[in-house]
Amino acid sequence: MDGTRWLDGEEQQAWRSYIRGVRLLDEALRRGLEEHDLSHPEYEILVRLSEAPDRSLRMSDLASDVVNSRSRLTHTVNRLERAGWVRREPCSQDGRGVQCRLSDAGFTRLAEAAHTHVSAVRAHLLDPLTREEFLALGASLAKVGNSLDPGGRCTV
Amino acid sequence: MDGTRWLDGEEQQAWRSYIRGVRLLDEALRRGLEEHDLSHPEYEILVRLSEAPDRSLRMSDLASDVVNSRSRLTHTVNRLERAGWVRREPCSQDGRGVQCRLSDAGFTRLAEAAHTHVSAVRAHLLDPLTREEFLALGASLAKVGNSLDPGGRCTV
DNA sequence: GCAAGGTTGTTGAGAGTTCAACTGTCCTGG
DNA sequence: CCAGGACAGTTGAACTCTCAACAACCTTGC
Repeated sequence: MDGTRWLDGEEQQAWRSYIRGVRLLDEALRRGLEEHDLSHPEYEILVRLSEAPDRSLRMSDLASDVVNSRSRLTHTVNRLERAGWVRREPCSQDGRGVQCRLSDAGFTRLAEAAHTHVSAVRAHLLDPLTREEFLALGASLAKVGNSLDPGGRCTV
Repeated sequence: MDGTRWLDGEEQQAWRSYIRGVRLLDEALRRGLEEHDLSHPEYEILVRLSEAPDRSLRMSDLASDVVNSRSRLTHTVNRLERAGWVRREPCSQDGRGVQCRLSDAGFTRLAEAAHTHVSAVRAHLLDPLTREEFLALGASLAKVGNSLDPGGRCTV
């Protein structure tokens, strides 16, 4: 008895298209950002910080926002701090905590990178699809994400 | 004048759901495969080989099948060969070429891993969606992939 | 034939990621 | 008030990926 339910032909094809599309898109966006000396994870961190009050977030809040492990975030923030885009500050509320703050230089860098990045997202993801298709894509992946991490507090 | 067309609210939300969903799914599948000592890229390579005539493919064909750079494929195949799942053979047609062949041990390993992997794909991606949603997701990402790499020969 | 240029695959260094172990701080029950 | 456990963040080693440089081979045009 083989209890595994395999994918039928259409499902198989859809799954492979998914893998391929995601991989190619990721690659394209990576290339777009590297002109600005940013990786995609780094870029997302800067975005989240730029939207936060005071442009500053606790490390673990930041980690869960961008779905990173805390370890990975530490390493990435080290690089961003070395580059001067970000500063670490002690957290007044909690002696264990660390606030990560976007520097002015980081904000400027982000603003520069955002133009090319958004254009790339549009060109490679939005333009090939109708608006409805794109919104449906987002809605489906939202379901997937929520089923994997209902509270949105997962740090991977 | 700012020529960049930014994303509107709904688009923004869809884009973030996309990133989050993809990241969480990837993570979940990675954890599923690691019980079998395989990474997702390694698994895909074994799948492609298992479907090829003679369970054997040229390195560059394999690279484009799984959307890997040739360099990356070389490194990954090194690991697979070290583990004994795969063997390299000279290519009779082309002195530059290398055939990569799935070993019996590799086939067995793949068969074991496939059960848990397919179950994980089903549980995390298919089950949260209706069949229509899932097929639409595949179709959309197929468009995205084809627009980025029309011929399907891209090796990244 | 054979030189020039393209293709195939590998290499090694550097950048990025993961995991487990660790430090230091907070919280709770007795 | 303090012991035990939970939580926040960091570290370093092992591993993976990227990029540029390279060696080997094929192909084309003369």
